[in-house]
Amino acid sequence: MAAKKTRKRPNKRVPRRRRTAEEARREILDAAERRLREDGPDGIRLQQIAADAGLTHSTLLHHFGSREALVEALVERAMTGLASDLSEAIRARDAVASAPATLERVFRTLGDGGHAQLLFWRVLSGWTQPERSLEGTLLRQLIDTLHARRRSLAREAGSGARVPPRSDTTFTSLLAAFAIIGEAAVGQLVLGEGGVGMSRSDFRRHLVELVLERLVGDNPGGGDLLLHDQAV
Amino acid sequence: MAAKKTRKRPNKRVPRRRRTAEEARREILDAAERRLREDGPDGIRLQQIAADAGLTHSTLLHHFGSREALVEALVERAMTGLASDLSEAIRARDAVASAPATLERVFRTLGDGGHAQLLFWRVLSGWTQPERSLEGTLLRQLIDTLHARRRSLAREAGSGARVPPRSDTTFTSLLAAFAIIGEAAVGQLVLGEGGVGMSRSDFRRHLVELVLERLVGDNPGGGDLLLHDQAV
DNA sequence: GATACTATGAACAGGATTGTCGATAGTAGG
DNA sequence: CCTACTATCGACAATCCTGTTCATAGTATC
Repeated sequence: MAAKKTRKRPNKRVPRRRRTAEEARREILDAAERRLREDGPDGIRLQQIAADAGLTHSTLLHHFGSREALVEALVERAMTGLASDLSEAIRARDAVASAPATLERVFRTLGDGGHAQLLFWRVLSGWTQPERSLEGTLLRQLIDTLHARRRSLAREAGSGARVPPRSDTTFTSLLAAFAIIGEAAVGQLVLGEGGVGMSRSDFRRHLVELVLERLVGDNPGGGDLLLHDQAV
Repeated sequence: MAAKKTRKRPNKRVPRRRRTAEEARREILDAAERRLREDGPDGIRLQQIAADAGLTHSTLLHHFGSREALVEALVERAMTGLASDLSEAIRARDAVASAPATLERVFRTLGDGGHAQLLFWRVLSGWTQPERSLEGTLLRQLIDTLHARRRSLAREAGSGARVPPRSDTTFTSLLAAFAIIGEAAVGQLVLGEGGVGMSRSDFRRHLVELVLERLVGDNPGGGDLLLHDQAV
C-alpha cells in the first residue's frame, strides 16, 4: 500500500540547457543585478532571479552555495568592474586631456549602469569595512595620479608657478566623486521633470567645467593639457 | 471530546504597558528607524521592530495596518522632519549669514542622523515619483531664496554689479546638495581611517568654503552678508 | 462602580523563502 | 560505447514573515 514515493517524474519533453559553470554564474549574476536595479533590495529573491536566468533556484544554489555568497559575488563583480574601468581610464596616456569623457563615463557607469544602486545597497546593509574599501583605494589612486600631473605641470611652467597643495587636489576629487554619487542617487528624483529647471546633462556639464577649472585654473599654461581639447 | 480551544492563557504576572496610540506609533517608528539604520533594508521585520519597541507585531499592525503603511509612515516622518528643519533654517532672517552653520546642520541631519539611509532606501525601492518629491520642492525653495538674495545683493551694490545667472545659483545648490548626499552615502567608507588623507570635517569645511565663494565671490561687497561673520 | 473604548497579546493561517537531497540528463574523455 | 563528471531539476523541509482573529487588560466616561 505504501505508495512508493515516485519522487521523480522525468520531465519528458523539455530539453535541458546545459551551460558551463562560468556561463551559469554570469547569467545568474546578470539577472540578480537586473533585479536589484529594477526592484530594489527586495528584488533579490533566489527563485525570482533563477527564473529570470532561466533555471531553478536549486541550480543557482549549486553554483553559489548560499544567498549571501551570491550577494557577495554580485558586489564583487560590480565593484571590480567599476574599478578596472576607472583605473584603466585614469592610467591612460591622455587621461587628463580627456577628463570630460572620463567623467561622463563615470556618470554613465555609476548612474545609468546601476552600480550606484549596488553601492548604496552595500552601504545600507552595513558593509562598511574601510579596510578593503575598493572605493577608497580607487580614489587614492585617482588623487595620486591627478596630483602628480598638477605638480609636473607646475614644474614645467617654471619656478614661478606655485604648486597647489595636495589637499586641494584631494578635495576636488572628493567633491567630484561625491557629487557624482549624489547625482546618481537622487538625480532623477530632483532633476527630472523640470524640478529645479536644470537637466541632468546640464548639471554634468557644469560639474566637469568646475572640476577642470579648479584643477588647472591656477595653473596658467596647463590648460592645454586639461581643457577640452577633443583632438587626441 | 472536542477539547474547547482554550486559546488564551491570561499571561498572569506580566503587566501590560498601555501607551497612547500616538506614543505607540512614535516608539514603533523610532525602533524601525534604528533597525533600518543599523541593519539595512533587511532590518525592517515587523517582529523584530515590535520586539525592539517592546510590544508584539500584532500590536504594531494594529497601529499601522500593514508593513507597507509602516514604511510609508517612516519615510513620511523622516522626510517632513528634514524638510521642516531645512525650510526653517532657510527662511530664518540670518539664514544666509549663518550658511556655514546651516550646511553643517544639513550634514548632521542627513549623514549622522540616518536620514540619508532612508533616502537611499527609498530610491533603491523604486519610489521615484517625481511628482510629490519633497526633495525637489525643498531644493527649489532653497534655490529661490538664495537667488533672490543674490539678486538683491547685486542691486544694492549698484548698477555696476552684474547679476549672476540663475543657472549658476541652481548649479551651486545642486552641487552642494549632491555632495552632501554623496558624502553621507560613502563618506565613512572613503574618508574614514585615513583612506585619502582628509577627514570628514575637513571635507565639510572645504565644501562650505567653496559654496560661499561661488555664491558671493563675484559679488564684491556682498561678502559681509555671506561670509563667516559669526556675530549675528 | 458599570460600561464603552481600545491598546495589547497569543495563537493561527497562509504564503514565501532559503537550503537540502537524490535523481536525471548533457558532456567529455577513455 | 562506456564511464565519470557535473549542471540541472523536482520535491521536500524548516524557517520566517505578514496578516487575521479573538480574547484580555488598561483607561476614560457616565
